[in-house]
Amino acid sequence: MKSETYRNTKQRSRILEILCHTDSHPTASWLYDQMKPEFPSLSLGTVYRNLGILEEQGLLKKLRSGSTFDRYDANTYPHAHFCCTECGSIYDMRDVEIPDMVQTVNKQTPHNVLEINLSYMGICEECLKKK
Amino acid sequence: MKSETYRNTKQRSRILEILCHTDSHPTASWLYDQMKPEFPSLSLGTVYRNLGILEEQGLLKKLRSGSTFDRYDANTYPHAHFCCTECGSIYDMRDVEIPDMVQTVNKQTPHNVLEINLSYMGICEECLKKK
DNA sequence: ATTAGTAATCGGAATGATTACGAATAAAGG
DNA sequence: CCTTTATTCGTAATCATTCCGATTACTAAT
Repeated sequence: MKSETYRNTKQRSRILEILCHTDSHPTASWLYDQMKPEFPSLSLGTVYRNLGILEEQGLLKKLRSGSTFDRYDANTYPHAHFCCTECGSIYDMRDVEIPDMVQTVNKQTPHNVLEINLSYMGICEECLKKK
Repeated sequence: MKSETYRNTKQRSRILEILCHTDSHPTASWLYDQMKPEFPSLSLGTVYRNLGILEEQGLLKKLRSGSTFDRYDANTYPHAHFCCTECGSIYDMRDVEIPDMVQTVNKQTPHNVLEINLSYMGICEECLKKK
């Protein structure tokens, strides 16, 4: 059902560019707001569709843990996240080697583990300061 | 804003009872369907509200990784999950000690890690058989 | 047991994120 | 420059979840 050939559009490449230059794991509507000045006729649906296509192409990952809305991460190397339950911000973490975990876990289950979602939930440094 | 005193209602205690007697991590609407015969006037909003109250009371956990809808788990001991990307089923895993991880990670970050969400994504044993 | 106070219920309407639609547009190859 | 069709835009639809107001039913105090 998915098409075989992708075309390069200004909108899609800008979405990826923005995602590659931030570590804040944006939402679709944040991306929409960022791009609206440059693309006055931009549609929110376009942002969502392109995020889906970029995920199909393996250029980004969709993050759904934490909030009621999705966030997107162009850092596709498997890594853990810290999600602040106060302010909703997400930080990258690099202290655990996910690929090693996948191997280890696969030896222990009858299922086929392909990837691991690991998020630390808690209160971030900034929110701790405010208390 | 949340009330201090909770009352015992048939609906709420049955929700918890069902959750305690299954390991399938049900959704709100599955619980609704299960209970509808016994409570013909049951409202879906009642299920959602009670799931929220039970979570407030620490009697269950909301699982949001994996699907676009929430699932609920009355096993409140920290444990990992396996989420099948084919059929959507969720299995409990016990091979990693989450509490130990929380301690370890807290020494490595300036944030305050309170809990860990760990899910293995992949294809479950049943779906593997069908291929 | 009765009553008063107020959580909790039900039903339906509202919300918010995401997806689907159809007509118009614009990449990309010939 | 044409043709093809993936992509866009705008809007409507979808889906899970939350909110609302009127009614019901726990619970503690009388």
